[in-house]
Amino acid sequence: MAAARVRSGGRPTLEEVAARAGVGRGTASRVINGSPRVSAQTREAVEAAVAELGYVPNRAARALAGNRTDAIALVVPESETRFFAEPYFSDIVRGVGAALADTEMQLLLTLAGNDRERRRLAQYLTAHRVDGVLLVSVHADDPLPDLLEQLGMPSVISGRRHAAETLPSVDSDNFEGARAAVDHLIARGRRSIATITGRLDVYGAQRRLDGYRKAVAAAGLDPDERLIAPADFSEEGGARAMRELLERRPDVDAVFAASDVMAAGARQVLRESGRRIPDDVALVGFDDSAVARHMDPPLTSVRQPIEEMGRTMTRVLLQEIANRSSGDGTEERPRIVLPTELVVRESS
Amino acid sequence: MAAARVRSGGRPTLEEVAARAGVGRGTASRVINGSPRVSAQTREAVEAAVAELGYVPNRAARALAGNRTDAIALVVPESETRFFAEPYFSDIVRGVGAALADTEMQLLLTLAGNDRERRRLAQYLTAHRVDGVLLVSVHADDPLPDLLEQLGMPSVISGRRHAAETLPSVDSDNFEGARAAVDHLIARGRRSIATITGRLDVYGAQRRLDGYRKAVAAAGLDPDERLIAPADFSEEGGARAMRELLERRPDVDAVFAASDVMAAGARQVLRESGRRIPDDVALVGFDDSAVARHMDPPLTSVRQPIEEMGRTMTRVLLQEIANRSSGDGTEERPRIVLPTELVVRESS
DNA sequence: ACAACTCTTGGGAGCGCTCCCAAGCGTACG
DNA sequence: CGTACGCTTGGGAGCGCTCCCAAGAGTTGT
Repeated sequence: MAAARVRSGGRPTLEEVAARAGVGRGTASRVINGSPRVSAQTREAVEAAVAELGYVPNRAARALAGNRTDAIALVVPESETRFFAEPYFSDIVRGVGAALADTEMQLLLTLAGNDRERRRLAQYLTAHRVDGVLLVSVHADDPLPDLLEQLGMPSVISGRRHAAETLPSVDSDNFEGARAAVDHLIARGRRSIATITGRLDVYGAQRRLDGYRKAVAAAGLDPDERLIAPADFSEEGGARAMRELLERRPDVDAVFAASDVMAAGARQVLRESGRRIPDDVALVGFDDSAVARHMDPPLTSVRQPIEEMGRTMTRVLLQEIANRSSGDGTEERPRIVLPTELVVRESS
Repeated sequence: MAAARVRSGGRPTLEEVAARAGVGRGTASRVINGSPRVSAQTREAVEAAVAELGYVPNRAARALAGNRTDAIALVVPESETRFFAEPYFSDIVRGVGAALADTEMQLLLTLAGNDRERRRLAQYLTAHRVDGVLLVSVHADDPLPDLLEQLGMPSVISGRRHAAETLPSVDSDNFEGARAAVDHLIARGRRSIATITGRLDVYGAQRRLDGYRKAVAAAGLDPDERLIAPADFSEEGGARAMRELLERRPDVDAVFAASDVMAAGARQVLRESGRRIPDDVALVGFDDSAVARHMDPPLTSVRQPIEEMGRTMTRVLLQEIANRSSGDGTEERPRIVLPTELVVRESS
């Protein structure tokens, strides 16, 4: 009746490890979870048993009993095809992966493009199927961040939605990056410096424009609004903006595009207008993507530390999760800004 | 004593749904899992309760009780930086995401670069923390696929390790793609057509070379081995190979590079040697990446249906998982080959 | 009218783990 | 020498769900 249940196949359980080590289940659990309240001798015995049996804890059981999942989600707005075109995504993932490498945390990838997927996502979160969320490339009007905040779900956002971002955030220094780019053009002797902006409802795009303005003003150049052409981060948008600029100010001698892709569009138009780069018009982009390296001429661009951002976001998130569970009420929301770097190539 | 336990906060459980619907836990479970053995009336009642309570099943509990995880892993060899540089990864992910959209399956992203991570990975699998695995960009000598096969873990591999791939696989038609590229060069009147290959221990690279050879032979051209330069998929390797080619056969009038990145390296060398593209030497790449579109001149390239591959891999995997659990012993290993497409631009 | 079936249904028995309480032991202190 | 505490330890009580068995209700056939 009370015969020991002998499990022949299958994965070993905590119970079996405990039996093998000659201790109780609770003690084995303590060792495996690194509790200090275990004698050295017992610890060794359990560790030996774990090694011999090749024990690996059952995640589902852990999650169920411990009311946590040991998993975080990376939420990617799939609709952002632009976003995907860059190595951005890969770099972020690499950074996240690196930061997670020493952890037991799993990385869940969630594409939230259409409404259908967003609904699923909301359910994930509602059901607490992850311990935290990394939000990447979120637009200002996205309801998700607020939803997460309401739910009290630890989250970190890449970039910001606006100046008063309430979520913990990790951003690159768009302002300084843009300023450095324009300063560089000024140092090269350019005087009529135009800019092609991204969608200005994206905070980063706004900041790049601010940086441009600041640099222009600081140099005492003419802050002609006709030198500012709004676009949408697309190649076609960049081309269109460049055409407008040439029409309004044919004397333009430098262009700072708020993305490499837009710069590529601008380059095309400049070429067609018979202008040489950089001889007639210097061109600088933003992102330092593959497009920049392979452009002809190679494009000077502002590099963002994407992988570093991924790593930092993850670290911040893990910290948030730890705070949350330890009931640490310190309500400081980290807002980290990472420096950018100007990579000078032949286009300027 | 037997007072109903009233749970005020927290997420609703199956038990609560059942109570609300006035049925038993088992019945509620049946409805939620779509069992047909429930009366229409009961089903409605339960569904109403689910809606009212906003019930979402607890994944961990499900996994624990059902001995499955409803999650699949996408295993990416992080060391493949080349791989990451392309939009390849993004496209695969998008395809996988699309195929998973109608499913309850979660996508786990696993970077398996160094040994440390591979060990973790082996543990994941050992502990059956996923229902299936998608392997992407695997080298011939990677031990992982065999390990998975031994463990009986449903898996699908992108590409193949060799001609006798044993795992279910989804590949693009490298052979036909290469042949089409070379045929196109021949149709353009080129006679001395060289090729720059990828690492030939990668099956796909070998197949592209085969396709090249086939096309050259079919056209009755001189199959001079000196027109074949091995490289390693890198830009620098492409440049080196191009130098060799020019040295051995200065009369070369076309080059088929087995990747866009290598083509970029070749282009550089061709330019430096004073040759014009395509006037003196036509150039064709493979992958149809961003590099191809932004090269000067824009590069003719062979497009692989990457997103489609991701979608197909996922479908195949889901099927494998279903077969496995239904005990369906049909041991046919799907091997799918998707067609490529030649995108003609100005370089040829 | 009764036996034999079929269709539904309820709920017990776990899944493997964490949490936590109480018990066992050893030691320091009055 | 007795009592109080601190450190370890064992194991019960769930976590929420699926599986499955047995019971109840309704049908059909003879």
